[in-house]
Amino acid sequence: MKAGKRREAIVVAATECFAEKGYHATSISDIIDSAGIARGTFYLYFKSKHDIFRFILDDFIKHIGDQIKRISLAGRVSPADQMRANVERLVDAVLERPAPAKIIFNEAVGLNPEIDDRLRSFYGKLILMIEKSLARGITLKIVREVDPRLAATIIIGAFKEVMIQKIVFKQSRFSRKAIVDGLINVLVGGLGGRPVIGI
Amino acid sequence: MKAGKRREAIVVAATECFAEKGYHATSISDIIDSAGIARGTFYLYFKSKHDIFRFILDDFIKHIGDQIKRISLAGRVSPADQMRANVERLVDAVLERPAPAKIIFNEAVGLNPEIDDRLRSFYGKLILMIEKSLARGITLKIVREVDPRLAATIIIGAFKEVMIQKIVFKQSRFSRKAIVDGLINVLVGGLGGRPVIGI
Amino acid sequence: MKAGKRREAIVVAATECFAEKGYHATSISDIIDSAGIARGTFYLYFKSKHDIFRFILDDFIKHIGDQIKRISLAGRVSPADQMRANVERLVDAVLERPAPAKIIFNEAVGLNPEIDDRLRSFYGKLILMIEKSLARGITLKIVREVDPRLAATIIIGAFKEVMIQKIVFKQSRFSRKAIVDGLINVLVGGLGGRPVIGI
Amino acid sequence: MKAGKRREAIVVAATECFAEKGYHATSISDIIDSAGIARGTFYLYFKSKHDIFRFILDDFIKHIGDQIKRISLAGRVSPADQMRANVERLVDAVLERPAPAKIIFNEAVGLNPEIDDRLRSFYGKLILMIEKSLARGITLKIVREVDPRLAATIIIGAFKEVMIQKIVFKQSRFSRKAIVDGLINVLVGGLGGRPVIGI
DNA sequence: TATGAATGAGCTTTCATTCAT
DNA sequence: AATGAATGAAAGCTCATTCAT
Repeated sequence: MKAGKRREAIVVAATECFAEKGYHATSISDIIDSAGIARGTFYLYFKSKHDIFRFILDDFIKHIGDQIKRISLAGRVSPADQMRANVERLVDAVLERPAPAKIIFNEAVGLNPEIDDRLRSFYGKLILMIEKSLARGITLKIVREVDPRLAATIIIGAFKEVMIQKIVFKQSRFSRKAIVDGLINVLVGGLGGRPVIGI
Repeated sequence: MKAGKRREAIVVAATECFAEKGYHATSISDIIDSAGIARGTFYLYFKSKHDIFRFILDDFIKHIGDQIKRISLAGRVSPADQMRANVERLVDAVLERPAPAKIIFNEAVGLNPEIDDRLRSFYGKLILMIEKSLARGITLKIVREVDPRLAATIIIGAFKEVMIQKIVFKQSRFSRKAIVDGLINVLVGGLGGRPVIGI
Repeated sequence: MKAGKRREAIVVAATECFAEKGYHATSISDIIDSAGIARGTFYLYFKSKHDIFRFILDDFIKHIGDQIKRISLAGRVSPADQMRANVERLVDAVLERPAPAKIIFNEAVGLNPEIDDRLRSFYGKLILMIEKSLARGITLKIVREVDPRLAATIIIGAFKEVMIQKIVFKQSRFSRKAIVDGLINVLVGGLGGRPVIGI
Repeated sequence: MKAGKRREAIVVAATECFAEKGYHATSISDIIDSAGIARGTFYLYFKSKHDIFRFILDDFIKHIGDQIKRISLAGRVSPADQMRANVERLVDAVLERPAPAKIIFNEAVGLNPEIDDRLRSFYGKLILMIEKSLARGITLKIVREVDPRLAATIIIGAFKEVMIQKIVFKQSRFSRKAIVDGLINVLVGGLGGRPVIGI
């Protein structure tokens, strides 16, 4: 088998295992059984269990990051449409690769300082991006006056939880369109009726 | 030492350890060292590492659940104020016991099927409560027409993420008041300016 | 079993194994089988295979070092008799504990930098001791004019090899007395007849 | 590349590795990297790691053995000069090929029964040769009355240790001449002054 | 002759749990 | 109720060797 293919096969098998059982409960035996290779072969491609986990994480983090395009005020596409496109791409990225998404959303903290740092930095960057975007929106009066960091945190949290419900708990009611619409509707328009009184 | 006190001391020690290092990185040795007891003594009070983890989880879940009061339309307190009071109690409950909160928010899934189920059911119940509340609100026209389950999921996600940023990453900008105001502001009022154009 | 006794038993078993098969060929399984304990018990007393090996080494090195008494010119025992007593004590120390002696003489270099250093420093100190003793002897005209370091090296080598032949290859002809007499005879008196012509 | 040359190159690379890191710490990877060949190629020339080690050992043992010429009483060269020539050739043989010498002097016993036997037999033969030579010398009254086997052991030990100090620990004070003179001086003449009293 | 991906037995070490005291 | 020495299953990882190309 070609080396690239085999490596890919190991990654697929490992991703499946990690998604299903979590990092700790997944043993090298699980991965190699799932990939149909010998013990030593695994270590030909990855130098440790952490190594492959980190690889899967980094790979998916990069993929997710690539979906987010900076919103431009110059073009002929409205900022709202650009934002919707961002959300759509993100949702699609997660739905297309639910296994690594499951890993990244579930295996939060406590695995290992290095991986914790990676996740922390990933979410940190994401929040910062949104924070800046919101701050810009506030200046332009297209976003209400709120603490942009807090709002960014809320957005991330909302997105994460909705995706977890979808891919981990198989919440079938959440179709792609329902998710995108719901997230934008609630986060942009708010839950309050007219006039806002309470829940 | 009275049996109840000793048990309590073990729980406190274990909670501290789990919060600091996570479930897997915490060994029985860590717990008994921290509690100042002998190895065997631990097993007099809890039948396994999972057992005490589950206890801590259940205890905190119950505590959190107790904070949420059903919103009454009959009394003289407005629904909005009742909702705000709910949010305040929840934020306080987390801030007062950051250690178990850290555990519940971080050590999400993958530890063990039984614990996963517990968490799933906890969040499930929480979401259901909010979902029903929202559905009622929609009927009463004080909440906009949205998928109540999706909106409930968004609310939970937003709350979780904000609290994680606060207690895990020590985001000091998020004061109690800022958190409560921010959550209500964004989720009730939405981020959109007037008129809503986009971010 | 008392902790001290158990530790001692493990040391005895391990020493036996190391002496018989060498460091690398001895597995933890060999040691615990020989000691009649469980795998985990070994790690209760020593933190690694290296740890116990180092312990055995250090212990024996200390024991050997203790046998050598500085030769005094003041007392009523002649320097020659003091030297003979030193040699006797050394030979006895080795014969009484052939297993660790075997380890120290055979498992020379290449195990691990730390252990190499220990051995190097042990032999270094030994050679230095003898070197100084010889230098003193030369000043006092009771030792011939030779490079004291080279002579010390020769003495050590001779001693080591004789002991190896005795304990490793079971050269039964080398009795305690024969060894002591032989070493002193050859090294002090030389092999040359009268007059020295050659071999 | 010609087969003989390639084999030779592998031997050179392996000798270097073994000398530097010892048998166990040297992996097949080390050897093939150093020789610049592929994994499988190694096994075309040697059937195992032991095999090449044994080859290096045997080769050097033979080389060393070739340096020793039987001392003749008939010729016009004195026995003493013949002996000195033997020592000189031995020292030169070691100094010219320090790497295999390092291997043979350091990696004593415990690698593998077969290799142990080889070394044992090498030293055994060497000792026997010297033993016979000494016995003859004793009969001829040119060597003092000593146990010839013990004396031979002492000679070998002295030689080994001096060479180890020279090539392993780089004892620069030991020049070729110093080594030869020192060994002969001490072993033939003894360390004792005139009259012999002690150290 | 040459390659290097693949193999798998076997290693050291960890740690939740037990149980005799 | 309390102790802590003892247990042993199971983990991650290494590396000499094989074999299809």
